[in-house]
Amino acid sequence: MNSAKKVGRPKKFDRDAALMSAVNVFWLKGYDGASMTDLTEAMGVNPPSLYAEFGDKLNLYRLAIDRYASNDACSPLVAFESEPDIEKAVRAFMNEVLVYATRHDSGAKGCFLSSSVATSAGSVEGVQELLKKAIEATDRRLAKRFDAAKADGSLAKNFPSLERARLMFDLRQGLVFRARACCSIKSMKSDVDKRVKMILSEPDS
Amino acid sequence: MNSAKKVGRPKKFDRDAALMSAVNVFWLKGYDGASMTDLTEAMGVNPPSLYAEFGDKLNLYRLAIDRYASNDACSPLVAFESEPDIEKAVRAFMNEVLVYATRHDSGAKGCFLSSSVATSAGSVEGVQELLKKAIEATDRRLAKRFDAAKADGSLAKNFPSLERARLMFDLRQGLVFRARACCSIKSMKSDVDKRVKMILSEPDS
DNA sequence: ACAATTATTTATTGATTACTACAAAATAGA
DNA sequence: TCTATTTTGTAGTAATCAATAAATAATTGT
Repeated sequence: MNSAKKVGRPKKFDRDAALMSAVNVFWLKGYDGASMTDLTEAMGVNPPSLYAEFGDKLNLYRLAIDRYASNDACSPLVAFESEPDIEKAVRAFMNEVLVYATRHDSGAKGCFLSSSVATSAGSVEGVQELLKKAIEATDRRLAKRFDAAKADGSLAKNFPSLERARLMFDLRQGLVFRARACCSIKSMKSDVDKRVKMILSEPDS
Repeated sequence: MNSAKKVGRPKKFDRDAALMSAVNVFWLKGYDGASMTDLTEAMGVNPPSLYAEFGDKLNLYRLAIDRYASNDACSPLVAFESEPDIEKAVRAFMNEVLVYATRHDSGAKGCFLSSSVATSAGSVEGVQELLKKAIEATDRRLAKRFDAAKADGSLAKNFPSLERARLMFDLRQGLVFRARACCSIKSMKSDVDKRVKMILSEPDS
């Protein structure tokens, strides 16, 4: 049983909430920029408890990435999946990306995966594989929504779901990047309409 | 005079070459990940000389960004500008992005600006402005090539140069991101054809 | 040749880093 | 109440960090 009371002094912190706090710290400061002091303070866990529960810093980072990636509440994705009309769904996705990229609660901008994780992919061991899996999972998740639209007749039978899913994802990266540099949200918004049409355009021949 | 001989012991290092070495170190390790020891060793400059010439670490980082951004030899851009046929030019750009993103000499992948610099934009002072300027400069540079194609009749008069320039740039970001995660170059290449056509497609009405 | 100037080299600074020993505190079962 | 077990809080560890002090070496101008 999971809820069975265990012998010994009970833990003071909630594992999942602490991990989410770690995500925020890494998000805001990056892997190298986040010190164990930053982490212990934000998580409300003293160093010895942290090491006992999550291992060393690198392991905590990997667990934080997993925690973030397995969280299917990423707002642009949710917006895309929950809107029945496919055109409105794509538009909702793009708009939500802008909001997500420019106004994030923790102060961090963009996407955890595409900013700090992408940067550390080359230097921090094991991160690259986690990142690749997260990208592929997102591609598939986007494609699935297109497939559903094909099934109900909203999209042509020969609509290339996966290709357009990748397109959508890549466009998203560009917006996130621009948001990081504080490009005006207005200039980005002006492109949304045309990009939605591109994503949904009929495949040639 | 710039070449006038100065009094005192001559410098052992070439300022520009040393800065370029600094770029490579920051590129590979990020701002926080790069230690002064890493930098002094790669640059071939002892700490006191480095501080005298470039100031502290943060100032060196800003100078490195400037050095990188003002280098107009970025291969995808050059490929795009030097190919006379506009369709081939766009294709050359995309292909070069893939090469640039997946095989970089220093071991770093992607683009210095879009990886390490973008990550530090939120936390390292003054970086955000430099990044924004670099993005806008690139947008304009891409748009200029489209304008030239409009002038010689290769593109329609109402072709939205700046909008498509931003599109091209954003698609680039997606590819760079995927390359960081070591997505297969093959899967990325398969999309290039269709994306070239999208970038050059006639604007509707 | 000699002073003035500038850069180099070596060695080191205090601060911060990731990480841990140790003992007190809090639980469960007897 | 007593023992066994687990976590907590305090106070550290050695190593590394960014940045510097002081002495030496190499150049120019006179």
